[in-house]
Amino acid sequence: MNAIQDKRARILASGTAVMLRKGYNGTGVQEITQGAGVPKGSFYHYFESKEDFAIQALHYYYTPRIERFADALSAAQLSPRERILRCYRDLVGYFANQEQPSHQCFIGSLCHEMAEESQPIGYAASAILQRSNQVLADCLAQAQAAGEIAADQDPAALAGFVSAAWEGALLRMKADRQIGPLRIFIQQLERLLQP
Amino acid sequence: MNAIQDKRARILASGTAVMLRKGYNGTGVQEITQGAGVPKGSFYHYFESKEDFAIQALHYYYTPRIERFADALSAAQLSPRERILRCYRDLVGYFANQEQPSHQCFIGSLCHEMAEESQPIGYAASAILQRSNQVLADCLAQAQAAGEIAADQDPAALAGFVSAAWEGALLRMKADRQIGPLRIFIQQLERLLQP
DNA sequence: CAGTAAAAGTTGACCGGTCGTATAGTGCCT
DNA sequence: AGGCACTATACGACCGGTCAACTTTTACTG
Repeated sequence: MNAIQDKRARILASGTAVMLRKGYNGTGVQEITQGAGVPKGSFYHYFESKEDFAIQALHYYYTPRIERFADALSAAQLSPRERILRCYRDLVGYFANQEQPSHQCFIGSLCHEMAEESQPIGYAASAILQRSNQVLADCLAQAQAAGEIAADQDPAALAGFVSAAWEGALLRMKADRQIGPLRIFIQQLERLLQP
Repeated sequence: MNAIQDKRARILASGTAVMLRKGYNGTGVQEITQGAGVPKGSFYHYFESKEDFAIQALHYYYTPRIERFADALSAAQLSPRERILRCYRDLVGYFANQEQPSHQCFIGSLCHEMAEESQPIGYAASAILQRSNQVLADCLAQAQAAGEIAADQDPAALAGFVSAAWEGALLRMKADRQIGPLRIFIQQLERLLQP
C-alpha cells in the first residue's frame, strides 16, 4: 500500500529530476528507473507510457509549487504588490545562490519539445500554466483594488505577460549562464507594478 | 563547387526544419539526410557531429532573420517606437494567419534542451540572443533620444526584458495553441514603450 | 595535349548501444 | 488453486558515428 506509492513516487522523483536536466527525448526510461532504484520492468506497471509519465511528472512537480506560490501571494502582512515582488525576488535569490546559475524550467522545456508532438502533454502544460496564471491574476486584482497598479490594466492579461517574461528570463539565464536577465526582470517588474 | 554548398545548404534547410518541429534529441541524423535527399554518410562529411550541425543550423536560421529585424528597425519613415511596434505586430499577424497557430522558436527549444548539456550550443545561442538584443537596444536608444520612452530606462535592459517576454509569449502560444498570449504581449509592449 | 598517378571528395554498409514497449512469467496472498 | 501485483527478459527499431571503398579532381610527366 505504502510500498506501491513509494515506488511510484521514487520513479516520479527520479524521472522528474533527470527530465529537468536532459529534456524529454534526452531521457531514457532505463535511466529513470535505475536512478529510482527500481527494475526497468516496473516503469510500465506504474505508468502507461513515457508520455503518460511526463504528464504525471508535470503534476507531481508543479502542484506543490503552485500551492506555495498561492500561499506566498496571500500572506496578508504585505501589500499585494509587495507580495508579488517578494516572490520573484526570492526566486532570483535562490538562483543567485547557486554556484552555477543553471536551471531548467520543467514546463518550459517540456512545452518546447513536446507541446506540438503530443497533444496530451500540451494540454497538461497549458492547464498548469493557466492555474499558475490565475493565482497571479488574483493577487494582481487585489493590488489593483488597493490602487497599487494602474486601474486600466486587465489583471489576467498582466499576469500572463509577467509569467511569460519570467519564463523568457529563465531561458535567457540558461543560455547566458548568469542571472543578469533575472535582475532585469525584477527591475522591469517593479516599473510595471505601479499606479 | 556549387554542388558542395548546395548539399550543405540542403542538409541545413532540411535539418533545421525538422529540429524546429521535433527538437534536438527528437531528430535523427538519418531523418535529416533523407529529408534533404542526400546519403547519410554525407552528413558527417559536411558537419563534424550532430552538435556541430545544430550550431551551424542556429546561424543558418538566425543570420538572415536578425538582418531583416535590423533593417525593419532602421527604416526612417516611422519613429523608432513605431518601428518596434510594427515589427512585433507583423510577427503576430504572421502567426494569426496560420491555420494552426503553432510555432517553434528554434533558439528557445535548443536552449531548453541543450544549453546545459552542451556548452558550445549554449554559447552559440547566447551569442545570437545577444546580437538580436543589441539591435533592439539600439532602436530603443533612438526612441529614448526622441523622447518616446522614459528617460531613466536602460535601453539594453529594456531590450532584454522585451525579448524575454516575447520568448515567453511564444512558448505560451505553443502550449495553448492560440495566439492570445501574443496579443497580450503587444498590448503590454505598447504600455511599456511610453514616456 | 594525352596519360596517369596521387590527392581529395563522397558515400553506403555497418558498429555497438540504447530506445520504448510487450509479455511471459515469478512469487505472494487469499 | 486462482488471482494479482510486480518484474526479467527480449524485441525490433533506430541512435550517432566510423570507415573502407569508390569516384572525381588535380597536378604533373612524356
